[in-house]
Amino acid sequence: MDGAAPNAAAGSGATAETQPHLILIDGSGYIFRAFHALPPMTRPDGVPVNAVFGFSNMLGQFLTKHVGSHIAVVFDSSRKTFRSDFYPDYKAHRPEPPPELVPQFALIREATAAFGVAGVELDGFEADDLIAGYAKAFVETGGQVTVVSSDKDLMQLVRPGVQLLDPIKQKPIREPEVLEKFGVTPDKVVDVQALAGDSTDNVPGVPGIGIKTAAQLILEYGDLEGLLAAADKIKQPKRREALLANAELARISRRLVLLDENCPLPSPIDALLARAPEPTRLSGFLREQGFRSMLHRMGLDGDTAPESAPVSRPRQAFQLPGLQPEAAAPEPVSTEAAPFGPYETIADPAQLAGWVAKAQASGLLAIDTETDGLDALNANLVGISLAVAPGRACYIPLRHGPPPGTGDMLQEAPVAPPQMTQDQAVEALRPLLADPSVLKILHNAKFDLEVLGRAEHGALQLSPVDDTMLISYSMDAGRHGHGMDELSLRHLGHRPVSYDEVTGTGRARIPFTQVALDKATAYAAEDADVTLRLWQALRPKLLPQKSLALYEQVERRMVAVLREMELAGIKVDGAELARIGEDFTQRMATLEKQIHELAGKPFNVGSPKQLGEILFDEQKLPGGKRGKAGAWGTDAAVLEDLAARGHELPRQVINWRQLAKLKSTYVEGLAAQIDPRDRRVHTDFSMAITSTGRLSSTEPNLQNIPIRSEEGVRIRRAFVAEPGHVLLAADYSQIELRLLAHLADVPSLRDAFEKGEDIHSRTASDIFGLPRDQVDKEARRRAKTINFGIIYGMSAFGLAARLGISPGEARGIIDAYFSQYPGILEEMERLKSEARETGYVMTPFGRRLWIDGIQAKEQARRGNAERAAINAPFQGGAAEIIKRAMVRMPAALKAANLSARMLLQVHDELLFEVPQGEVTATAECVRSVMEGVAELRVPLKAEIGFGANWAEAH
DNA sequence: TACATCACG
DNA sequence: GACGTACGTGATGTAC
Repeated sequence: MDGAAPNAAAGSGATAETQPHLILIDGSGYIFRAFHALPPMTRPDGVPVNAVFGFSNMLGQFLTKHVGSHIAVVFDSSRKTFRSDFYPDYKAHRPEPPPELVPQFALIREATAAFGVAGVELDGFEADDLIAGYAKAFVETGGQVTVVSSDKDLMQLVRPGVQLLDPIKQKPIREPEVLEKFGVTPDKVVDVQALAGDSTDNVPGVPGIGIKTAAQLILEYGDLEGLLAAADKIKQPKRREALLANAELARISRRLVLLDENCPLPSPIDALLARAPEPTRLSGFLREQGFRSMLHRMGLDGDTAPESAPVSRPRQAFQLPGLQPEAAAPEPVSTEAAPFGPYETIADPAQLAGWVAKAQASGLLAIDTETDGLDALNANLVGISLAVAPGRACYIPLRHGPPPGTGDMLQEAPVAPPQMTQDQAVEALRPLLADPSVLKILHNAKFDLEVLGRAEHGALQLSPVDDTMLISYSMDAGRHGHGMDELSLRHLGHRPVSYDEVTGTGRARIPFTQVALDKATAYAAEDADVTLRLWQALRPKLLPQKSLALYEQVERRMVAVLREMELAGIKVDGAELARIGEDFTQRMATLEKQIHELAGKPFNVGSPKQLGEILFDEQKLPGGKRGKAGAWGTDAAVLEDLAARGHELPRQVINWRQLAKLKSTYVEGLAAQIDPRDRRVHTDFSMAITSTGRLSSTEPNLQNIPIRSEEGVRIRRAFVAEPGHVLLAADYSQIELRLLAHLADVPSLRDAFEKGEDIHSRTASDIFGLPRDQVDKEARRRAKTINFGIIYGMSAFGLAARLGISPGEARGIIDAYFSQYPGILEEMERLKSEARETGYVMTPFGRRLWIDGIQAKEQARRGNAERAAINAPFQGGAAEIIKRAMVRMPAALKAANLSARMLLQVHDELLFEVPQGEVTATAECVRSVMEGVAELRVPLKAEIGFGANWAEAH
């Protein structure tokens, strides 16, 4: 805080009074610093404000120290700039701003205005261009300019009358500083940058040339064109070749870095005149944000009404110089929350425009869609609800018809309620939904994105998006469900109107299109309201719960990936299914006849109850056990046991059941799911169902398509590639056992994986004390059973049952296993006690998996929970690994210029549809993504196959 | 709607 | 000494 006031520094004796002085603040730089320097802070209503706070503080501090005749904060406009027109990659790999920052952009513009400072931005131009434009114009009128920024791209502007001010070091940057940084005078900076490039902005430059070399060349040849003209005379062969080969790239680079000082100026210079902030406006703004300490510091808190301070969650102590975060305050004391309703019904575009403006201003928008079905690829859009703040929500009906029973039976035709057309709503919403400065919040975003993205619904695209279901799942998997109603009750203490309440149930149920608008609004708008409030309640918990990275990097990114997969679907040969079905039908009929003869009477083979009575009551076969309901158990293990004793009836029932299962579920069930438009089946992946972090798949479930039996393989063959394509399957090999070797750090298992040896043979050798080359099939089979059993928390009893040996023998094997691999025993115990003490276990990548029942008094229930606790990190860790591969896959394929589509995920397998000519390259790309996705103590391995159908691809 | 069964990893 | 006995899913048919 020395006296490096720009007016004194720039004006060489001149004062602010005598010479015009324009201060241009680089808004993005301020925002970025403020956001990253401060811990998360939220207003009492949950809106994040740490960047707003930091920005306001920095701007306020600046104004107290520096005086200029003119001042403006210059912002980047959200849209693309003219640079991407001639070089699409420019700044293309910039990550989206973090979701907590998104709603703050609008508030920061408000803050600027509240401080009485002009805010300047222009579509199609970067802040740097506007800064260049204003600087040039101002200098031409004889004024001085100070640009508050440390961005090196702005150094090209330094000249007599124009200087930069480093906002962190409070140090002016003039010609000597530029010379030090670039090795050339400011007027040559762009030529140096053209050669050196800039990886963060994707400015290519000339490969192999950095700033030092570039400066040397420019000093020698004057400028870029001079250098390129003389390039063939350069002595160093590498440098010469690089320059000759990349001359055009260098010219493009120069255009990219050269600021457009002739850009249009959105406000006249007079509009940038410095003026004192209007106290009521400033205090109003600060009070709205809850910035009490700042109000106080500025002496603006004289007669303020009591209000609550923002909730601050300082995580690590960090302060900007002269900038104090607000004191930590307790959770907002339940100031009476906004009521849930009444909500507004929107019938015309003018009304909607008001809501769009509100969302634009707040930067936050919760959205929910109402449809006439749960199948996102087929359901029709019935209405859209929006929420912009707690309690402020509306419903836009689009396809509501007359409610039932309206209209006169005799004459009057039933009348649909007033509503705007879908086109009107879609066009009003489209810019808002795409606006990168407005965060869209949804619950189960994948569904709404699929519905709104369909062409017949206007092909709406939403970005950026947060998903409250996934936020909840990231922290609380296994703890409870993640449906909106359940979360509302749990976190907001509010039971929303249920769907059944508005549509009725059973025979009396009416389609949502016929629900009267007042009821529909009460239901639909409330869902958007609840979604917004859930976001406010849950989103701030991600960081302290250490689940933020998982949510941001995995779950949030999975939405788009799964959406593409569901949309793609997989082709199923319906004619082949029909042939299989006929064959099964015939064979079942034959079997049924035999079974009835063996039973001595006809009965329903599909009825376990009737079968049990025949087997155990009538025929008195041994080994019958009754289940919960008192019925005889007749599952495959029981029947298999009887069959092994030579009984024919159970054998044939086993065969019949296999065919019945395949026929009903996979032949008929699947055929019914083929979409006639593309002859493909489109599953719905559920992202927040499992207790371990796995996906699940429904309608149809494409994660349990048969493969293990010969008959099953026939069904899998009906999953085919389009003509000219193949299916490519990539499986993680032994992923859970690799995680076991990693987590328990087992030297022998690590060694086996490292060397690519058969892991079960290694285990057999270790626990049975056999030399590696003397492990026979039976020993390997036993070792395999125990290896998998371990991951499932199996007991000696269970192992005995599986291996058909006595519990004593099984105990001996388990003892040998744990004495060979003591790290595994330790890890099992550690997981049980972690679950007991905390209620959860962690996956290797930081997902918290809650274990239900771990504290139960009933031994059986607790035993179940302990086994779940042992299994969860392995199953969950594997799920994490494949999800990470999936979120990386689309970009990797694109970068390799491959057009393969990812179709399915089956827990440790990814299935792709690949153009025939790209198979080898795709296999390599997929392998490298899958194997490179995590660094464990053992290597990851992906096994890849391909073929005309899914069976062949294995 | 509950249960049993069985398809997958 | 008894208890129960390998984790995680979803779809189907029967019986109530």
